[in-house]
Amino acid sequence: MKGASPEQVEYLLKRGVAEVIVEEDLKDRLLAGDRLRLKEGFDPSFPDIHLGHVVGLRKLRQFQDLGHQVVLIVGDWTAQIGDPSGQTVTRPMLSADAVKANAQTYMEQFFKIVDESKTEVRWQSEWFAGFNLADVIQLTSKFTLAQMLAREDFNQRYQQNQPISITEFLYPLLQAYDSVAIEADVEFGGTDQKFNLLVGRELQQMIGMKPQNILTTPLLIGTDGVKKMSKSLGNYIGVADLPEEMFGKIMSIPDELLISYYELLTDISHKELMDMGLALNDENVNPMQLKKKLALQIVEYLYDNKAALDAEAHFRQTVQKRELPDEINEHPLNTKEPTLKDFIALAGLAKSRTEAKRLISQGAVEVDGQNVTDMNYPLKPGNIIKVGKRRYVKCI
RNA sequence: GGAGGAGUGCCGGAGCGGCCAAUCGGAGCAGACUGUAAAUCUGCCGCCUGGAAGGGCUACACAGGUUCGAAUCCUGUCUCCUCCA
Repeated sequence: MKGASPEQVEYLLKRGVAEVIVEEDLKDRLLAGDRLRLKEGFDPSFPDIHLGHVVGLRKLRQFQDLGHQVVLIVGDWTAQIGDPSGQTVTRPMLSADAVKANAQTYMEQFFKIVDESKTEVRWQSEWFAGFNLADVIQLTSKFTLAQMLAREDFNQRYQQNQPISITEFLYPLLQAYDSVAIEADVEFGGTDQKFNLLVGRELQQMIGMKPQNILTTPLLIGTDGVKKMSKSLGNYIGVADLPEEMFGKIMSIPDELLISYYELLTDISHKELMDMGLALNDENVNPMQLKKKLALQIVEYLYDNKAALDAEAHFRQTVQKRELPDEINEHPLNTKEPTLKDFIALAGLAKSRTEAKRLISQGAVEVDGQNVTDMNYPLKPGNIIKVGKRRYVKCI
């Protein structure tokens, strides 16, 4: 395999990368043209991919485009333990069928970004199903408590007298063993995975294998502008989100996030990034325009050009001009004296009638474009009800 | 095995016999503003009824009990945590 050019390597190891360990080694191998096995794992308890994951997956794809091989590991065993990164709550064990279904969902999204033809899919159960107690003891005996406590979140919890389950220590060990099993050359992950990735290196070394390099990618901040993007925090933009939805969510990110989103999720050049930074400080430039461009690029990347343009048009119409969307959900009127408050609750625009009444009294409800505060406003078929900024339902 | 502590609304966390559907913060929703950004201000934020005032119901781990009256006291159960071994 032909080696990569110094420029390519520079881009590969710098753009959208938090840290590379060991940088010199990986650089040399890329230049030399070694075909590398790139390890990426996922936990089938959480099958949905969001833009935060996309950062790393794009990096994988860049490596693939130079000829390297991705090995995707389905973490069907570690899923049962639960990654201790962050606050862990004991997770229910998934049935084999659920794991399979989740893996399927995950991969559909995964291959929107990663090249399937250069990907090998492996299941942890291939090597862990045959593990017995002796193997477990052997594996665990290689590590010490001190090593585990080197990890920041373990240490923190330990200091604060918070419980750490023994199985949580197993999580990084199993993940590390994966690296041994598939003979990984480079493992990818977010910066919060650093410890786990390093354990992989150590284990490989102990076993006499060349230790993998690791490449961590920065954590993308979610739509709230504060915390890392995550499904459980509800601040995520999903790869499987519909184009309009995706477009809208991207438009709602705080301006401060623009540059980092461009840097981590698009290929625009370093120079353009710098220019954009300047533009954002210019009074005459409306950041909304830059955000629209971003939304267009991302939707196009995950869908296609047409979907992106349609999503933008949809955004302009419903959000910016506050016009009616092309498609409005319909809900049948109740036969007997349908009143506004009942209908709103029944049509699912409010969780309960009490909430429906609250919304009406707060002036959040319009019928055919007219603000209505009468709870018992009589509805007729064809009326279009708007609740809040842009939730519509048509009576039929 | 022993000692002690804790379980409150979506989350955190007050309350510790009536004034408690429950202080406060966060999240969320709505309104104003606006670039569906951020920030800010205002209102709401268990369910049912009512235009509202009001009324009713269900709720403070679970099950009982004491009391005119319990999230608050007692008993039992479950769960979690800490310390000693």
